[in-house]
Amino acid sequence: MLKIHNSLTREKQDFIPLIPGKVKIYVCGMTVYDYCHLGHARMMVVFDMVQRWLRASCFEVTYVRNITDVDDKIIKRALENNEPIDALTTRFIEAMEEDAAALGVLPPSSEPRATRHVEDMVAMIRVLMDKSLAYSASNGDVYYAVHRFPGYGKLSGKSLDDLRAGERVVVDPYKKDPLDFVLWKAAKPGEPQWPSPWGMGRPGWHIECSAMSKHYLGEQFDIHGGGQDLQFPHHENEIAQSEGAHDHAPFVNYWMHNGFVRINEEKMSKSLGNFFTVREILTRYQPEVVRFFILRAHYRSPLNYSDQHLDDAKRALDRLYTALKGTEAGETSVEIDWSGFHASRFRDAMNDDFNTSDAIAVLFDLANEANRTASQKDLILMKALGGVLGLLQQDPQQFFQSAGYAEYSFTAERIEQMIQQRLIARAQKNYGDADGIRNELLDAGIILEDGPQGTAWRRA
RNA sequence: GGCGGGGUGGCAGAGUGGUCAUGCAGCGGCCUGCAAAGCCGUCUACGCCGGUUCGAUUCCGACCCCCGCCUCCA
Repeated sequence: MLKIHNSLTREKQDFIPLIPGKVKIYVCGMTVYDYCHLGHARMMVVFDMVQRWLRASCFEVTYVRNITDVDDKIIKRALENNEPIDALTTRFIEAMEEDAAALGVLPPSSEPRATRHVEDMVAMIRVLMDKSLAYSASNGDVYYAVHRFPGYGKLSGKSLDDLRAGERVVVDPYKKDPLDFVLWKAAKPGEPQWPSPWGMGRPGWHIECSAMSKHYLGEQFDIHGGGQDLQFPHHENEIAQSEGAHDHAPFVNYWMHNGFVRINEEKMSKSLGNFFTVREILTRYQPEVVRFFILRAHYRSPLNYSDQHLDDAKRALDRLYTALKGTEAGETSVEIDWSGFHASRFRDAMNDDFNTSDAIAVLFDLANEANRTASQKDLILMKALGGVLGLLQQDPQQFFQSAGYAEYSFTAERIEQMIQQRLIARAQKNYGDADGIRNELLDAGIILEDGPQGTAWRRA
């Protein structure tokens, strides 16, 4: 039985889908005005792992991950770049798809863009107006009247009083209550705009997720995910919008929030400027190393980034691929027998709120056992279980001989030549020359391994 | 200030009321021309102080420290 830590109740709960055998998930994706950083990568990899595990558990999954392609920062960036908004967002959507694919993130069932669903948003705002949960101000903006929605704050554990006490922002004079948030912004010259009953304008940020989740998943669905920083106010506001507008509640049964990536004990974020983009990291590390690094920690824990930690992840992953080397596990894909010792441990770990850390430990146990007993069965299982996490699917040789997108100091051809030279030296028991070649390659980060089938090489 | 999450061995990172996490690194051995990989063995733990208990890193309380949210942010 799958258990999920629900941010709403702050406890692990048995997962019971609304419709037996089916799961509907909505995850807040990216605002596309810049490249993905490692924090976005974590969100994408974590929820990819979630959808993969649900599929492996025989659920029929509908997974929606939205794209925010209209927002203040996009408009600002387009202006700075002197670039049409559409060109900017298209460019970064393409970049995101590339990064996601590199990291082994499977495409969601749908990836709706906010700009394609403005009508849905307008319709929902209209319902909120009809129910007196929203009001239009004299400046043409439409706001959500937070105090009209009972239970506002239930997701983030805040009360309206607490929030008012902690105010530290300049209050928008058009709001009736400082905590009210904008549903619709009146058009400003030169900005993207759509028609609405309140005049030309564009949607506020929060309404897109309420409107699109309804469009694709209905008024109620199973899991809603996103980064921890979205819990408040974004997800809180989504609840207010959706449950306010809908005839049914709750809007979402299980809320999942992934932890942050940190640098030097500090949150990695665009506003702090301390972020690493995925593509930057991929020039130095293989994408699978990054994916492994992310999945090695539990999704709710903070994940501290440093090159040292990625090096560590690389060496750990080396161990698994080393076990896989020279076996036929590479070509086989099999049905997993979940009743076995290792497979059931793996399954229990994953069912315990997606404990990938524990699940990965099972892979290492399998590697150890296979190394000891030369058991092909263990390796086939290890690879199959790895596949459930989107890991270990490369050919081992390819894994060992590629090194991210970095420039190679030696080409594969050159390395093979040097290995041949060294073989000749060794055959003549000229170990001085042989070791010279080994060391020359070692300085370039290339490790030679003499085995019964000859000499293999890999990049460190 | 309010709310929330943490402090585990050299590093990373799970977990548990009383035998093992796991990985990397270290040390000793086997193997190897030498290495690498692998195998075997091995050393470093559960922030601090009390309490409950036959027994607590794990439960309870106080304290110290860190982080996040309360403003755009995955």
